[in-house]
Amino acid sequence: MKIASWNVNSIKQRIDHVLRWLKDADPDVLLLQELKCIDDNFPRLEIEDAGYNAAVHGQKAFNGVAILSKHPIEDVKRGLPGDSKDEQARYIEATVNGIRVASIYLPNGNPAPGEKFDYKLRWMDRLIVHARELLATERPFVLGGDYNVCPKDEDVYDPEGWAEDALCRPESRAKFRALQNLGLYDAFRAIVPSGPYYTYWDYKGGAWNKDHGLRIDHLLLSPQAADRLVTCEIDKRPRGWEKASDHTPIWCSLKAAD
DNA sequence: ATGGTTGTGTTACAA
Repeated sequence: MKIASWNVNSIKQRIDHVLRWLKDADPDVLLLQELKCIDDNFPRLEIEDAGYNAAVHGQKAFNGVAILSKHPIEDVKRGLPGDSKDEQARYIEATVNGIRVASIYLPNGNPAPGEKFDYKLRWMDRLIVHARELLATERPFVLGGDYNVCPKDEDVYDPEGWAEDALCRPESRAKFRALQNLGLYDAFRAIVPSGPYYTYWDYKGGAWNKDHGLRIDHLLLSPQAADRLVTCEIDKRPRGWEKASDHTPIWCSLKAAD
């Protein structure tokens, strides 16, 4: 079971890349972020023609998340619990093949400090509460997406330059650790324990060509999912394609349950 | 080069 995540920065602009990558990488599940469209404008037919079902939680112009799956998508929940007034489309969760999966677009939080940073930290608190509830089920699950958190200095090309940014600030890293400390496993670091590996390169300043990147897209696994982890990779190729998203896909594979 | 890019949806804001 291959589960992937990709912030596509507008599904309308990136549909050809998504179809190309689905064909090439053949994941069972692809978690998408930053659709930047309402549900009605999601390119459902193209996705279905490629052999995937889709559960979408869209929003006009910004945010938007989706779960694509070759297998049936069951028990879909849209929105992160914990704040009925939060209308930003940043979370969708469903069951696929007996595994609970979530597509997460965590708030960027810049400029920090400020209102947006406060929203990010509150959103992370809600995610921690919800992850605790999911862990209590003792079932396999994968929380994948653009966390907008760079966990350690080794995950950013210029730690000093980024120290004050919302993606790298100690408050963001502390919340991310608190999430992991509940007992979640960073699939990538379970396979590749250290070293600089990135999932995002800014459009500005030729960051891609200079390899000025950050590791901010993550697949966090419950213990029951981690038991089944076989491998995890960042596929850098799509970042080099013409008219690329600023993020590239990350994927893991889980073996069948014992 | 006192900046840089991309996207949405109007010409400002988010990332």
